[in-house]
Amino acid sequence: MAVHGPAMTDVARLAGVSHQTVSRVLNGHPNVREQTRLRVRAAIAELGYRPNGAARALVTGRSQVIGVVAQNTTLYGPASLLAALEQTAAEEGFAVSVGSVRNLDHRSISAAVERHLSHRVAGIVVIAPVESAGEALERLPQDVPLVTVDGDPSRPVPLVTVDQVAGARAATRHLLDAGHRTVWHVSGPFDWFDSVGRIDGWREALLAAGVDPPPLMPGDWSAASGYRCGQMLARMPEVTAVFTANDHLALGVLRALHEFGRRVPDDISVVGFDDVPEAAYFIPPLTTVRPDFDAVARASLQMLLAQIETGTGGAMRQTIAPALVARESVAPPRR
Amino acid sequence: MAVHGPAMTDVARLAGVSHQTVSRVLNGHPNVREQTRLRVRAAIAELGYRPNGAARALVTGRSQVIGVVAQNTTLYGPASLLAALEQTAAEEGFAVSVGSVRNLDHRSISAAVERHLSHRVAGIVVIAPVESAGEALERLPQDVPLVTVDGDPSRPVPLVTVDQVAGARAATRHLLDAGHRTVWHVSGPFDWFDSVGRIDGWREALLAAGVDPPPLMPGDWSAASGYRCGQMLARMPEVTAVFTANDHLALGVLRALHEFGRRVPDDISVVGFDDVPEAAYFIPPLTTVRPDFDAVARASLQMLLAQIETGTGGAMRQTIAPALVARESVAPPRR
DNA sequence: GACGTCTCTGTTAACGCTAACAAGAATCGG
DNA sequence: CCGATTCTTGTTAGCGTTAACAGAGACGTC
Repeated sequence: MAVHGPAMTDVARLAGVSHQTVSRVLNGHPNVREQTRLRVRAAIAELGYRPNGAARALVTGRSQVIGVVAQNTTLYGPASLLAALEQTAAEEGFAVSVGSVRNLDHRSISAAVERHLSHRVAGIVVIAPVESAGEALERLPQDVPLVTVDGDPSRPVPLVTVDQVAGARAATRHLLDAGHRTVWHVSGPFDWFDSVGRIDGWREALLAAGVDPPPLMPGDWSAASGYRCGQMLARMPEVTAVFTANDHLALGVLRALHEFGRRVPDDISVVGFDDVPEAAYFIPPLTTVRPDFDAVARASLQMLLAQIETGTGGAMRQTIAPALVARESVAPPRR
Repeated sequence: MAVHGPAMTDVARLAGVSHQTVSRVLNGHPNVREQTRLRVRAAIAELGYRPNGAARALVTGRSQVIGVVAQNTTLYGPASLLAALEQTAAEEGFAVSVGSVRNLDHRSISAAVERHLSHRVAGIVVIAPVESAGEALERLPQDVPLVTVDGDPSRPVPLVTVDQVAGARAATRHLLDAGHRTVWHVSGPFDWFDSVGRIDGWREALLAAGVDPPPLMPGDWSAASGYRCGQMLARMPEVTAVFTANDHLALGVLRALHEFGRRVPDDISVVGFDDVPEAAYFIPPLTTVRPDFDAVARASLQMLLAQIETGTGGAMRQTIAPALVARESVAPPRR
């Protein structure tokens, strides 16, 4: 096993040139005679030669690999992001190496980044939606291209983020516009920036409408916690509109309301966040906010490549606006 | 930017030894005096030295990276598998490089594998649940450690797979045991082995009970297709029990049944497959079959590492049994 | 026709590490 | 206390690639 494939010299010998000429053909160097180029290409094809990335990385000091640090790649958001990132990176000729971590604390993040650095990745994308991750990033070596996704807006690190505030504002406005007097909110965990942003947007929209925000119901992204909050909401007759921080929470809320005989949207309207593919098939189909994960992935990769090429650090920042997707879970209050 | 970190020689100089001794310390070679080992470790720590994976890969011919080829890492199954794989690999000191592909055809798979090979990955895990992927794998270079997950059982390739047949049989049996005369099935796409296995298991269980299988309703994993099938099922008064090939299909079916006023489980019982985290919060909570993704990941990695270490190819094979999770979507027929 | 200036190709030297060998110091049996 | 083993360390030679330089023709210009 492990019969090593042909190396550049083998190709060179077959094509009757020096290995350096082969290298030039491979890297698209201009000054190679067309005829030579073809001979080399033929030799490459004949031998099934594949350049050795390790050797290249060694001499150039950079591999064609981008490291991604993420927490829970099972959740819909992170998973979509990762997939989109991988697609985009592949188009640019980069491979993606995942370093998922159990916790987004300083130690875990640093360890994951270390692992990536020791493989000499060209750059790192950190999907770091929580507070504690921020600190970890500040202590990192300054000389590696790095982009944060959904990270801490208050830190001077290149950042691409979904506009949580705008999305939450749109969701809340949508409910207010339908005629609801106020909107309740089932939030995500407080140490997630996504949660905080969505809470802010919800609060802003209410205040802008002259409404005093009702108490927050804290959840943890899971349908289970949505269900628990839903049980409380169902028992409060004055509740007519709920905005949940994601679709899974909404699912839990829907189920609780259903159990208590409160109909959606007749008695209570519900809006989620994320637009998971199943949201259209909840009972009833869920009105929700759809972040554009592809756009986020594209933006972060672009930002990262810019850093890799220019060598500039810079604290760039880009925000992707999400879109409201109206379905049947919202209706005017029955008065 | 890209200020190259210290190399092994720098550590050696600081510790007053040769670079080879540093290498020995790093690789846990036994014959190093304790005192020397400590001096070297101190120097490593002081300089913040990080071994260069590219150099190591170049000289050993193998990197500490495992390549994973998968299709749609947004789906719950593949995403969970990927995450579990990454966790397990990290524990063994391996990084995971993802090469997701849009289609699982010969060209795409080969291209993804090529990319991994050119990075000299230590081994490759292919999550190749469809027919067309099988061919691609047979034409691959023989000298690379490779494991297939949920691949073609009829090909002589190392394979780890969830026991789809057993899972489907259990689901169907569960419905029959509850007293249903027969069980309908909403399947996944026919070119997925997962689908085929689940269809087989369903059919087997019915035949074993002396029941003639009713016509199959073909779906495509999505809630949307489940919804379409559900609309048909809802109109057929004789239908009292449905087994769907995954939970998303079940969600679509539930919604359709709900719209047609057919209650679950009073009028119709439903069983899904996958046990997505939200399944417990469907309306009603979904009885389903839970494959153990962690076990699959562990088994495949173990198999891969065995190949890497021994250099043996061999057509090993391992099957992971799924477990039925009973919830409220199943009840006896009202007769 | 001599002299710069391109264009194309080859030669040599790293990159940072491990493997193979060599050699000095320490230990041990008799 | 000597030769044989064992432990510990150092030296040297690559791994396969790119970068830097050098050289050989071809071409144009004065």
